Amino acid sequence: MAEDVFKALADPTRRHILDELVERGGQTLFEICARLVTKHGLGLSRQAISQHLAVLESAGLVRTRRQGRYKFHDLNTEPLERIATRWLRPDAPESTP
Amino acid sequence: MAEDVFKALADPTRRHILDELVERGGQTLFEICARLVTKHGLGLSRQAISQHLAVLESAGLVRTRRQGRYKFHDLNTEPLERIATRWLRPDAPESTP
DNA sequence: TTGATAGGCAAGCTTCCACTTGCCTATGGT
DNA sequence: ACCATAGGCAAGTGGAAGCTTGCCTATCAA
Repeated sequence: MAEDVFKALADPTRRHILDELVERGGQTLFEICARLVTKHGLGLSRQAISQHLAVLESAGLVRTRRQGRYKFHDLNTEPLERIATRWLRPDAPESTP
Repeated sequence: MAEDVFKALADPTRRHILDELVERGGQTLFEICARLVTKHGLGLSRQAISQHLAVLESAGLVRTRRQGRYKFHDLNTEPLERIATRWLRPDAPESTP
């Protein structure tokens, strides 16, 4: 849903996660936690990041794949490619609520 | 500044306001209120819309001009043109001014 | 001047969101 | 088997966001 994409992008922590995944795909939850601390100075709990990842995944911005006890996260830019052009083309046949 | 753009776009009512301003620029607050009711079925108070417009304006998405007792609102798409390309690859088929 | 229109300011309420805490399951190494 | 690692579930909390209500100012027409 495009609705969820906007809400997912509203939080600065989630945008930092996307920045991290764009720089290096296929990271686990613990890797993302560690990199958010060292590179962005964000000292959040593991659960907080996990919940943020759940929001990003349900918005379609993050794809996950399980492998053993690891869960790898990858960025999916496909939902991003439409949302910004919604108000940029006045003559586009837009009908999304 | 870009932080405020994401937060401004997070609310569905504000996105409907942008839809309205893209369709017809230079509307007053009362016009926007009326059109949100008749076209989108949103029954909100005048103050609610006014506060939404303030958020959009402080995010740079709406420009206002006073004329007598009227205050006209216009869309400014300039902040939108960068936010979506933030996580897109450099080879994305997007116009980069 | 009077009254109607267009808009603003501020307090209060309610719901939602981000975050934490504690406990749980599952996988893998030794 | 044991234990550390990787992750999930659920309840609880603080604060921000959205909306309303009431009152106020400013502009224009009669």
